[in-house]
Amino acid sequence: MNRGSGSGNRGSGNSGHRDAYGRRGGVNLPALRGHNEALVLDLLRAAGPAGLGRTELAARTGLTPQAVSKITARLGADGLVAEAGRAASTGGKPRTLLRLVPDVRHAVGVHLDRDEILAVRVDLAGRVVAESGGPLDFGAGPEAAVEAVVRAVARVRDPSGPPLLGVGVAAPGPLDHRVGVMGRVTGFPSWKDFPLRGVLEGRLGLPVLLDKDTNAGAAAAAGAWLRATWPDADAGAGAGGVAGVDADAFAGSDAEVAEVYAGGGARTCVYLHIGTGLGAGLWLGGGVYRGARSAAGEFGHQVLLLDGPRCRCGARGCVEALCLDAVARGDLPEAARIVGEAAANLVALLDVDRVLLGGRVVAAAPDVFVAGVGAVLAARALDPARPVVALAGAGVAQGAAEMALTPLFGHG
Amino acid sequence: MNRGSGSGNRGSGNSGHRDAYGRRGGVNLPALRGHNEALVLDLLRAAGPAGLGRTELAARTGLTPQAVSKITARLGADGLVAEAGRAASTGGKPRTLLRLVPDVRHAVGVHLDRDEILAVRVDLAGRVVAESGGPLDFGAGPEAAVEAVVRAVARVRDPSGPPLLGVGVAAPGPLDHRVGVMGRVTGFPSWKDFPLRGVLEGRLGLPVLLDKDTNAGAAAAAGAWLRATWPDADAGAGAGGVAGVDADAFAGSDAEVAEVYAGGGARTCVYLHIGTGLGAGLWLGGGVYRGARSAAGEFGHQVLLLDGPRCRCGARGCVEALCLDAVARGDLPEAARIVGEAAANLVALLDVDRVLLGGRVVAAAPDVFVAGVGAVLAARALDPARPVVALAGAGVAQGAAEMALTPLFGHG
DNA sequence: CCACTTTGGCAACAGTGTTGCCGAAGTGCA
DNA sequence: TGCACTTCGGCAACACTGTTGCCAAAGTGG
Repeated sequence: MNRGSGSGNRGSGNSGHRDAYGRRGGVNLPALRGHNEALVLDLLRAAGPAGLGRTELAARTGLTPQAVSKITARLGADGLVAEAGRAASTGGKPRTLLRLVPDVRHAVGVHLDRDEILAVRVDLAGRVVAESGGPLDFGAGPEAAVEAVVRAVARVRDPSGPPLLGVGVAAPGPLDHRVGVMGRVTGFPSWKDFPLRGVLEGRLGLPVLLDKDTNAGAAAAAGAWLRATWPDADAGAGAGGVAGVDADAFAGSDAEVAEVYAGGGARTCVYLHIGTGLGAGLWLGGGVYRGARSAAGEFGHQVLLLDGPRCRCGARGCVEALCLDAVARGDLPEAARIVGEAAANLVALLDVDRVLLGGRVVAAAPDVFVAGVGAVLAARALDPARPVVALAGAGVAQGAAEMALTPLFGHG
Repeated sequence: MNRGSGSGNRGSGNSGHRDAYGRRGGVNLPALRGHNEALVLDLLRAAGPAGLGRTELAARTGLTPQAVSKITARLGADGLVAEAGRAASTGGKPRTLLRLVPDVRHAVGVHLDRDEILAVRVDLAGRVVAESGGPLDFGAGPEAAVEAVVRAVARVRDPSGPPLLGVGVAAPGPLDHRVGVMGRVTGFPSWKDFPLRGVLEGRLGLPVLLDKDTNAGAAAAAGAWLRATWPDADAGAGAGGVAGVDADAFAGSDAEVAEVYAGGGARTCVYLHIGTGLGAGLWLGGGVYRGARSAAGEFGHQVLLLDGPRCRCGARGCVEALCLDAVARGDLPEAARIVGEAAANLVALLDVDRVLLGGRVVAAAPDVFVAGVGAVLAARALDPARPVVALAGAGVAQGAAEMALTPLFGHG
């Protein structure tokens, strides 16, 4: 069972899941095994340090108890799973609790923004173990950025630490997630067609995943409940602490979560980015939804005011035009209300659980946006308790790391 | 291999797919086998009567040629697959083409509308083989409707025909697809909590699937390419012909379809229903997207005119209010333009390939709506060639039947 | 006519989850 | 304290999956 070298059996080969384009692949025995292992790991991760009994795992996965025993034995041999005491008896032999061991593998997430770069290293629970940021001139072109990424990854990397599963890189779109090639980023023509993923894989010697920053934000949003179930990593993460997604914001609904929750990807989340433009990342049905051409999430040019002022995209009354205009006027509450109405549209259309806000404009006045968007959502939602709005801080890099964990936990 | 009795091995048990709530189940050997068989059947269905070689099936599924041989041998023994001649040689032994035999299983779809009922029987290619419609008073309550469904199914059923896989029932929402129970249908309080699926299963002795009419419409939209690859069923389908989804509308883009297409569920489709209200059915990533609480597709109350006229839902400027107001004024082009703008929002957000229009209001002036919506989409789309707008005729019942074929072809 | 390519089946195989069985470890009642 | 009962969980045999290695069949092209 030599699987300690970082890139093990898991995740290689087709997994039987749908890919982002709706196509599905055939499944063979190794893929089946990987799928079921990922399922068990995902449930254990969601259960937190308290762990879960084999019987419960069997009930939740639909596998037989014997199969779960075999699977957990394999995972135990790999060091990924350990015993965590015994649960109270329910009339017979008490079940042995199993828990995920978060420290045996790590992953790195990099947020490549227009003027800064942030890299984080996370453990299997998604907790930030190390981080390092710095300025970046995105316009200086791909080669300089590659160097910056390599340096940033080197700073958070720990040669004596656990093996790294991979590196997730979140960059401004558009880009092609399948092949890892950048698209025509507005204002940065030198990036067009740059094969960022391939180049980085060559430089880093690790599997690299490239996706839009908004999608990484959505992944971070989806992982927020997860991080609420694990206590903070005690390892220091640099000065000032980590301004990640606020886990406490979700801690209140634990009971409800436990009822519905069946792994890290069970909920529907949306990440809304407000910066130089508006974008959305969609986490639907347990994974990032990218659409057939990686073009999903076009949020900024949703028309919200029929025949309104003309937007730079040519249409009239786009959210982006309305919102940024309000921002320019200094009327942040109005900007928040506008985004809120558009968000409420999206929530109604897709039956969304959680909305996360991020981006420069939001960061400048977080309370105004959280309150403003939340008010509109509460007014228009059928169930006033849903959806919860919260703030995404350094979440994008965390989400990128989360995506790098995909081979182990299966969704994405 | 006794599997001729209609409800065979396939489809029972968990399949390893994500369910509508993003949860995934464990996979065992029978499920794996069912998955791969469904995959092969789906590809063969998409290939049409021309068929596909084993080598090509292997390449597309990612399975080994030997596995494909075993699988197709099983399917052949069941009568689901037959040989269809030989392809031209590519330098060696010419490949034997295999094709789906559409007539060995049928399925029934029922559209339960507010004042009429339509039942269709389809073959495995989704072609309507028989249909029967009639008036219905939805307000007369569930019991009367059950009788109407039973009668309608009896009329399209053929005791001497191939076994029926199941019955799909499309009804006005809201309803809970998982348990098959009706919700609070506006204006029809007697339907609340009626377990329509269970009652019908008892009466019909067949597996029954209950879903919203809009979702069935989306399934019909997704199946439109499919039907374009199969010639019309020669069996007569009653007087006047069948006003199904217009397959020809999609026939033009066959080359593109062949390139991207990998089975019946590979595309992203949206069905927009304009009747007493506005609703949407979403076909995303190879299956109907229902959201965590079966509430996805709330299209009518997308706000399109910020601070516009108040809607009956309490919000201001909803598409539904604007559109139905324009209809009431007799200004159908304006109604179409309004729907078009909302549809364009949706297309941009979800990277949609095809939009289908249906419902009473559309049926009254189909050309106006297809042209009006199409114009807005063309103006706002990045690629003017996409998406295609077309009309859904009797498509909802066809879509319901399509959903009943799910156990065999895997997606949904 | 022959070398080569491609197709596709047969047999042996590795590895999955399942079944049947049994011991271990608790609870709860007499 | 003792005993029946419940529940947990591992061992061994099993059924069945797709895979590998091998080879015959059926074409092409010089």
